[in-house]
Amino acid sequence: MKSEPNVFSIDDLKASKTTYWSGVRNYQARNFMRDRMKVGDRILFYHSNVEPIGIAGMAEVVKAGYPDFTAWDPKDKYYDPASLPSKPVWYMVDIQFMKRCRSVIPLKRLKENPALKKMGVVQKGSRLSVQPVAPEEWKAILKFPEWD
DNA sequence: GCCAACGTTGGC
DNA sequence: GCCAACGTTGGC
Repeated sequence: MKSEPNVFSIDDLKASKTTYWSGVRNYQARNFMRDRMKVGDRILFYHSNVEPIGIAGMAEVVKAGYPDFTAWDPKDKYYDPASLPSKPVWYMVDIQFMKRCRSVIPLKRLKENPALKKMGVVQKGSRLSVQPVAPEEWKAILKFPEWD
């Protein structure tokens, strides 16, 4: 899951322990949260846009997909009149802090790793803010010393 | 700050 | 249903 650290960082998650992943307004990302993510699933927390760009920590799903209520609030930045409580369009999950990397695993190093060639986040133009991680990719990422 | 890549919108 | 125009994302 990608986040801009100046908006919400791994340290913010560490401080709040849990959070709801609201504001996703992309159908593909929504589908992952609504249909694929289950309680206990682990998440890589990725810092985008701001140096250092890369994986900053790990979290886990503590509540599976449910309607993103921020879409119903006209004053919310992510308000979407097309989404109704009776017929929600957008979904989110709750995640809980697990681990912070000693230092961010830079995107550059992810790109250098042959096992991560196909990983979504290293592809050019990859903009999906919630995306799956293959088991082999997960294994390779856990080997980075930044987790120690 | 730039700009390529992408998703969405809306006219036809 | 097509596709150009537009807005956004996000690495550099």
